[in-house]
Amino acid sequence: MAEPVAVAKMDKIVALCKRRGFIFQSSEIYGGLNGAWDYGPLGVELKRNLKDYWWKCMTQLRDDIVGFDGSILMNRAVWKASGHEATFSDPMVECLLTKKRYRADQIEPQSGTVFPFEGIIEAPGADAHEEVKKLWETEVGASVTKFTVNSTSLLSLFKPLSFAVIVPEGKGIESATKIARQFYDARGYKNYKPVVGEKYSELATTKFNPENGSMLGEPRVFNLMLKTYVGAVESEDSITYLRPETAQAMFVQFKNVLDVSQKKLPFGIAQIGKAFRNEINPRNFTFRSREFEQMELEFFVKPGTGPEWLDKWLEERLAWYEQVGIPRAKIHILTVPEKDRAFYSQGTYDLEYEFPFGIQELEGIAHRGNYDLTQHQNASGKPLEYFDEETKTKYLAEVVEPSAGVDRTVLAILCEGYDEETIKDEESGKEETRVVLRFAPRIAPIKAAIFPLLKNKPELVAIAKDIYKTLQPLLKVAYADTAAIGRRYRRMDEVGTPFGITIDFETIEGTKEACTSATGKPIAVGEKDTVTLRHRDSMKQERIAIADLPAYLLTKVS
RNA sequence: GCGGGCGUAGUUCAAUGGUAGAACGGUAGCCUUCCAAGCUACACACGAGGGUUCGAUUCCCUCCGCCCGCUCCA
Repeated sequence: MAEPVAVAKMDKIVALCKRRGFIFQSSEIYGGLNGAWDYGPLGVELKRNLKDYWWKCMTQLRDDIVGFDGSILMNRAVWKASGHEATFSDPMVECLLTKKRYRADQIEPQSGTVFPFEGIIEAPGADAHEEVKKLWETEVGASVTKFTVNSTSLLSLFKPLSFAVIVPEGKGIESATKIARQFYDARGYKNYKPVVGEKYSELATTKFNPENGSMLGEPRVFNLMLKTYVGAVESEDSITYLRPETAQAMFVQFKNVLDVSQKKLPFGIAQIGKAFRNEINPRNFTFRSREFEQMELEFFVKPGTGPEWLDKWLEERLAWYEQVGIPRAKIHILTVPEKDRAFYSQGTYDLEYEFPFGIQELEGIAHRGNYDLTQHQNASGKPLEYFDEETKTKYLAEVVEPSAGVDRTVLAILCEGYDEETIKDEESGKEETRVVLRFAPRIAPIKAAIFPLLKNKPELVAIAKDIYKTLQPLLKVAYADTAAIGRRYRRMDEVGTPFGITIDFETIEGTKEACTSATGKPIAVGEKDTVTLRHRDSMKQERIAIADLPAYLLTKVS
């Protein structure tokens, strides 16, 4: 899956993100925090542009969706009703032989005979730890407080290690010994033996792995929601959770939103916000984080129309990704099979992107039926039904939910945009690498950079600053006058700025050759007040009248 | 959570039981008429804590973080 080349690419992207201020590790000066990331000056612009565009597409360009911003903290009852409290904390058990982990509630009960074993590594004395410690200090000349071997306390190796195997009724100790041998061999135990006379029968036990009969470890609870306390006093009564998804507030407030927005079904509620999950294993840069941001739409439809809306939203969302620079060809549409779907789902599409570290989910589009409204109506005792004026009937709406990960999409955009080009200098023949982020202009953090060709020519600087000030209220622009012009172009390539605007001598002295401007208008010889417009992707340059810049740029970045 | 690998400027890499160098990058100045030019100066690192030692970036332990493979994933 993760080829060395892909790993190298990912490392470069991570380094670029830090170097140019897109993404930093959270709490970095304290050694970081697993699964949390900060967005720097450019990252926050990129992320904000992405969210703003989603928000605009949902709530401004459509008549059938309204916006919403729910709180992160909600009454604990919400999480009981939604099913999160019950299903978002899984007791897991580990097979002691294979180290594989299983959900404790999914272990198949089995019956048979249990053979306990005991193993020891020959103990050198009553207090082995002290002896080894003394030996170590004499031989190595360093003092130690505690020994570990692969995170196992050395001392524990001198304690008898218990193990047990279950075998079906009728099978003997031979098959149990086979498993036990594997167990003890893996741990370097030379001496182990069955506990004499201690075999016993078990009926429908879940303490052993059905696949191999090996004893399972103690169940451990994995809390996938982050627990917190509301109020200054920590008590059982004040427990709630940081929301693991933004969706629930929209379901819970369905009635209020409906009452105030004069909407009829089908209509949607859109929200962008943070969510929190205690991911067991955060990994792949920002991809799997414990704190992350979602863009969620709950689109409520008439009963029975969920499937067709599911397909409509699939198309809508694919088109949207194209508009932010992720081509359709790079998105894999996974029709989630029923056995893999969440229990409430009546149909789910996963939109997956080809990240360097593998094909991974960006967005899930789920037909949740009326599960959520049903749960909250029952739990709260408040009616959440919709009154259909046409048919004069009351019913619970079904919902189709396109739920996108903001951070994941930002990461996909960074991966998709990252490019390295080998450039050959025509004069010297030297080859060099150009790093460029080919962002779609509408989400680029900086839309255009304004450069005076030379900074020690006041007449160029004055015009450049003037253009900068003119454009600044209209769109995010940068001004740079340090270093040679080529270097300034490359710096801007590296952060994905689509346009460079250079004020040169032709700006004040008049154009030397007649040409066609970027807007298509002709530019005559001697025409003043034009500038060089340099394009990020092609590095091509053309001229454009200063007066045409605002309109031209706004068209290109909208 | 398990197994393996790793941790020295922003990046890539050195050196060392006596508190660290370079290149590129960055900042400032000079210079420069369109793609990382040149000159000068400056700033910036041993992930954290503990132990051994006269002295630790170096040896030992622990923790944290990153990468890879499992596992997990509403």
